[in-house]
Amino acid sequence: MGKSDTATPRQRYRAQVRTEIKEHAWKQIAEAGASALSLNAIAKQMGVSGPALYRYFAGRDELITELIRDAYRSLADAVHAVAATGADPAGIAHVLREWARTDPQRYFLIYGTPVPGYHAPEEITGISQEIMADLLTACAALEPDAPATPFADHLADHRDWAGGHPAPPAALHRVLTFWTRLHGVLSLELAGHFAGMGFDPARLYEAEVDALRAPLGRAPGGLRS
Amino acid sequence: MGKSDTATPRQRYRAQVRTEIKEHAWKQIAEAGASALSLNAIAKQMGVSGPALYRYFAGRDELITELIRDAYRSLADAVHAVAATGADPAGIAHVLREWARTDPQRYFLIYGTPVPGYHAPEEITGISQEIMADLLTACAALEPDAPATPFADHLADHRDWAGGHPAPPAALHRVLTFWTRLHGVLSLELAGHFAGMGFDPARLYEAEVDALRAPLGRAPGGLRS
DNA sequence: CGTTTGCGTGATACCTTCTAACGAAACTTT
DNA sequence: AAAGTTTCGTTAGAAGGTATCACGCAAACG
Repeated sequence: MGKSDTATPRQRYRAQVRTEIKEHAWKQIAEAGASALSLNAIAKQMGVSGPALYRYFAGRDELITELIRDAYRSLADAVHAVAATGADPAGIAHVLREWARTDPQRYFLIYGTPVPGYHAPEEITGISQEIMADLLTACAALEPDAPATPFADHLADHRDWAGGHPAPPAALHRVLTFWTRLHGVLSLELAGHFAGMGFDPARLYEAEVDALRAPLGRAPGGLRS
Repeated sequence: MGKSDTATPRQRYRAQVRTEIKEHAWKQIAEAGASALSLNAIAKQMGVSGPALYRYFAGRDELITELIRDAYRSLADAVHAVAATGADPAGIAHVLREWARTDPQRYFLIYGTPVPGYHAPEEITGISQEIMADLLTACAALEPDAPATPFADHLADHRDWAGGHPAPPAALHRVLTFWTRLHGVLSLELAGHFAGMGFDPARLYEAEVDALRAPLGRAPGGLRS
């Protein structure tokens, strides 16, 4: 299956060990977070000596970078799978929550506390734009002639990040709002900030998904003017 | 001034060294994040031996816990200072953003990636409720007779976290939305996820603050029914 | 079947947190 | 003021982490 047939035995072995290392890494991350990831512990679990892993990853940082890349890839695939069925933003939102709750630490690897000085490789920003493209398509289809908000006007002049996607400014605004609002609920929920509060986070998430169906500007019945 | 006069010299000295340690800790956190905080490095900067710090903090965890507590305290004070002037939620939102941008790592210490297994001490949940109380008062005053949303009905049965505050269910919903939406924009901005995108994060934040003025339910002009 | 390539090892250097034992300084009590 | 007690800072060391190095050996290749 795939290109593993054409590769040399050395390459096949190398790839297999690399994925095995990453599997153990994910297990550690899920249990104790990314900060507790230890090459030494992985080596011990695999029954090999510590320095052996340096044949496969230049160091802890490269391993984590690879894990981040895989996490982005997984999220992009999950989003694209549902977007390809013609799902609306609400459908994507539910897939996003499922994906995040499957492995909270994987979500935090992408959207969690950044390490000062770390810069994502070019490849990752590419995957990020894949996700944006699916979101833009879904949001543009939802309400083709939504009224342009003041912020949407600002976005009309700063739409480089959309990568040439033909979505109208209102859709750009909606995508960013989709992203920030759902991330707001999700990250606080996964971080346990709602823990002792009693209410059901799923309903708050649902309320925000519902709100995203409404037009984004100041609502007509709103306060002041 | 204060109680430092009544304390014994030993207690005064101890408190002074503790705050000095914490100042160096904040400097390190601001520069390299909480994960890079090193007791040894602090000791070196203070011109003192490593284990000396253990006279003042039981360990790295206790120091970080104390920093988290101070961060919460600082945020609660900032919010309360502006809330006491009768500011509306938008005013609090601006103070929140100022506070967060002053020291992003301090914000992430509170709302960033959680360490699995860590549980916040009782005192911190108390400070958290102080903030909630100010938010509830501001939101309840904004729109006293806002229509109750489905989620607000759910909150009416789960309002323990409000700590007996007399705010109506619609205000409870508004407070949670205030929290999650602003955190969504802020955390992504501070984490640098908007970095190469070109638009102005302040305007997105402002757009969300504006949206919080509108009623929370499905807007009348919304899609589907 | 020889050569080459690459893998895993132990030794080593340098970090980290944290404990233990000791000497000195400072505060308290007599 | 002198003696006693508490507390502080030190050095030494254990345990564990990242990462580099030289070495031996086995597997792949020609």
